[in-house]
Amino acid sequence: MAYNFNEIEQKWQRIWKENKTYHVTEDDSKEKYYVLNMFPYPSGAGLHVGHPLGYIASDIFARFKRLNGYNVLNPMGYDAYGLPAEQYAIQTGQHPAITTEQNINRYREQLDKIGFCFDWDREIRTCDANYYHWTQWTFIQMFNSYYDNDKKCSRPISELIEKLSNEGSKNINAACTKEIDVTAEEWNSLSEVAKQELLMNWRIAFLNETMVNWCPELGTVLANDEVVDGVSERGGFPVIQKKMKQWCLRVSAYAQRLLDGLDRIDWTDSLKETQRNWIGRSEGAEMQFRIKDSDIEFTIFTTRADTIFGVTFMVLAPESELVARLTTTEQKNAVEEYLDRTKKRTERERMIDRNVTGVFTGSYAINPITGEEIPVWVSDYVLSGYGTGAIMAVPAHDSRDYAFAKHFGIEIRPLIEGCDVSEESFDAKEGIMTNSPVAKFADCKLNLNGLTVKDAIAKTKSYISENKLGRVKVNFRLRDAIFSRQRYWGEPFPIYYKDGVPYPIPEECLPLQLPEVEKFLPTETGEPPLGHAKMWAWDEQNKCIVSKDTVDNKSIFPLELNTMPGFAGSSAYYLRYMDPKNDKALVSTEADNYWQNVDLYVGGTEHATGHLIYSRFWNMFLHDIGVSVKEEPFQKLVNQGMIQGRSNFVYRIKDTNTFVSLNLSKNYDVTPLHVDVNIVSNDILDIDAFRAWRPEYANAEFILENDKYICGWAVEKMSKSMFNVVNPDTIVEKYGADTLRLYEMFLGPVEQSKPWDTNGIDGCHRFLRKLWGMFFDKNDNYILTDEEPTKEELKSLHKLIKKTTEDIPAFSYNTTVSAFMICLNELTALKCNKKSIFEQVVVTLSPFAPHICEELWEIMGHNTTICDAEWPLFNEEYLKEDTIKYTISFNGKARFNLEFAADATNAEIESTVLADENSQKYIDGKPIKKVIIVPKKIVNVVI
RNA sequence: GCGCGUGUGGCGAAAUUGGUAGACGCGCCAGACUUAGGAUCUGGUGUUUUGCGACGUGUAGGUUCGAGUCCUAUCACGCGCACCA
Repeated sequence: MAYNFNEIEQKWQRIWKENKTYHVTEDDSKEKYYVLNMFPYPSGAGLHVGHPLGYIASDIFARFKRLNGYNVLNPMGYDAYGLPAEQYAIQTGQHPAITTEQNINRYREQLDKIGFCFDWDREIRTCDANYYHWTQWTFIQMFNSYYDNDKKCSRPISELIEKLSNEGSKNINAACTKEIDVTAEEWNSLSEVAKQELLMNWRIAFLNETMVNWCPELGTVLANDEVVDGVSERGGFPVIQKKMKQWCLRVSAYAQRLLDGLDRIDWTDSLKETQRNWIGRSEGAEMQFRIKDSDIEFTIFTTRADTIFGVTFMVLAPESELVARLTTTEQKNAVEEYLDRTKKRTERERMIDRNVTGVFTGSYAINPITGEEIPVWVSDYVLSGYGTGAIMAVPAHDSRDYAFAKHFGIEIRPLIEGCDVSEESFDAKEGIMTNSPVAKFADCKLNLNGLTVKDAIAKTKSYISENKLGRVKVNFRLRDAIFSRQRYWGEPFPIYYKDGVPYPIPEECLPLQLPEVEKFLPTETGEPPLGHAKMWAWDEQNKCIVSKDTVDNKSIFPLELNTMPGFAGSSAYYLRYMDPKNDKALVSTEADNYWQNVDLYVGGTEHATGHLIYSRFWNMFLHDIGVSVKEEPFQKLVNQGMIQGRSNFVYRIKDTNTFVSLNLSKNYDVTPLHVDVNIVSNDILDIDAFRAWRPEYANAEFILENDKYICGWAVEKMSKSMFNVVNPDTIVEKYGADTLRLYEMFLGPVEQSKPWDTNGIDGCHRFLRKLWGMFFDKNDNYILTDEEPTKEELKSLHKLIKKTTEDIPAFSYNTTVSAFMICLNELTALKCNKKSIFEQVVVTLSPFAPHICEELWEIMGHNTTICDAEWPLFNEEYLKEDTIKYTISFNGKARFNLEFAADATNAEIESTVLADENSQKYIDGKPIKKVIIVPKKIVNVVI
């Protein structure tokens, strides 16, 4: 009987679907295990072979855990809101909901063919109103919360309001946009509008006028992680800086917790490091500098408080409001001209052009320690968004300050003994302090001379806090997330505006459904696309959506026109899978308590500073308000590598229609041309298919080697234009899903990026065919017997069980596949036909190749699915050797082998080796210094 | 510039705490069965040497009885952050 994979795979996929084999429910009698893949954005191009890599890896893990008795949640869904569908809608008028639906159906069809054990009853789509109900709900909770720095968690804004009205802001230690000082009397006398405006300063979800990354081509703002090298991540359009009023999420309040949490989760070091980088914690000090002949004081941030004696100038960011106040009349023109010039430069231009620019304000600051007068400059190398937007410049020990000082001829004063600053600054935080202070300030109270840099920093910090010159401060690079998008295809904000002040719509009125619009473009007045929606106003009294035309009625107000960004829907979807149909809560307490958090999360590393930060923040917030039981959403994370394309080339002799095979091509003047990889097999071109591929090749001539046309190849990104896209469907059709699954795992470590290369796929397919063949004789008769297996057969089996049991949890799938091949080779050599052996082989193989294993399981007479089998335990007894071969080496060289009984003692081995004739030859009368016996491996005689 | 990671046959890759480097697969070579084979099966396959052997994990050192693995330096490639004070 031939291995008819197409028939077998369709049969079992149908049975799994009909019987809901992979449907899970909460079950207290079993331990839970939650496996999750980053859900895909359903693009129009469909899946290519790279996409399923992570899904297969986690599917294997899910099946393995299930066989080990766990109740496994392995859901799948779609990140359905996104720019491509909307761009397509703008071009074609096709509603994004329709395109998205079509793409999802295509994805589903492709996914189904690979045989995943997803529980499709739990499918979610971020664009479903039942789903975004809870995205909107969470947003309202964020709007109604503030971050208490003392309790280190989010609290209801009502608590803050109570404090403000009772004691004012003096005892409030909360994350805020800027420090606000208000007494209880002042607060209580404020109007409702003024109070609401002030509260924005503390809310977790808040409106703020900020500099944003504006992408004119896309007509929307983008988050920092959506901008790469100054252009948009999607589309590659230029991005400029623009000031706009936007919804923001106070992610920065959670910076320390996001950092600390990394120590408690099982992610790769490199990914944690990337996040630490992005969060960018730096410990330092804030210091106040007074301006000479003025009562103006300003604050700078530095991590090098020890270099205070080397400050020879100060720099303000061009955007700093201090610039105007510090500019003297003489310098006014020069400064304004400079500000004009920098404003015109985009972020990208500033990044490319790093020429030193700057202008003197005319003011002098006073060094708080020495009293020295220091000129204050303006330069765009200082960023307004980090620290205080002002720095003390120490050219001797900071390369940027150094470049500035050299350019403008400012003094460079070295502070480290023996450092040479004639060519470049000495940035390292090491060495012994000198010139701190220089002789002319020798009578000042602080003296750092002779201290190490580390001690000097500590001493300066305590000096400035004791003398109230500043304070110790921790700064983060992590910024608040900008949460508004001027787009149609996203979650609407559940917000309406009364007197220009935003209010959330009542929770019982959620979801606020995305309205229909005539056009997906901005309106003539520059409003976002939702400005076109007619039914888009809120009736406060009747609690319902009404037409915009009725806004002048006293209880009817305009609704927010922005929509939420892509990461809104993907930030808590793992919670929703636990209880996807719940219409009373995001997730029920029971489901949340049972499933807790994701045990294993699999996805690409490209989300390191986007989704994986946002969802950790989002989950921490939900944890604070009692919705999510765990603080960290993803306990273990595995990054699957990217699968690159492997392009093939043909070589056309210039000005002809003749193509020459790879190894002969160097003899001709040729042009390499991409050729569709689907008409190339093992780098051999299918000539007929090539002639049929394009009309201009119909009459192509070929110069062959060994009667074959060999193509060249290169590793490139998988894309349509390189003709190297391999569709999983074509592989499934040709080899079957089981072969595809096995081969993707066999290709190399899951975490590693690698080119897709079908050259080895036959090996995996051959393995499955061989396994199938073991069950039948030449006449297709089933030949397995119930006889007792031999010792060798059991040994081979248990080696396999041991290897798979240990390697699957370690994600070492490529070696696991090898282990199956080794085991099968051994069983073939032993001519094994024992049912009890193959039963267990098939169970261990079933996570990798579920369809064939189900079929063989059935053929062996089982009437339950193999998913309900039990993972076999290995027995060390079978693995024990009677005798062990030792390699005898002399000074680590010249070896031969001796066999000993497995239970021989070291003393026995030693005496036997020393008495051995062969050994005598090597020892040759030389004195023996020692004999080293490595258990089960080696005896090394040191002479 | 700073941080992280990776370098092993013709190719994808294995290698427990330092313990016979190259498992397994591809490819290649030879043989068997075949009218035929891009089918199947068997054997071989790091380099060098007729052979014994010698040499081999980017390069150069070091520690060790013994190093792909540990240490130092260096080169190459990949990734992340990047006027973050």
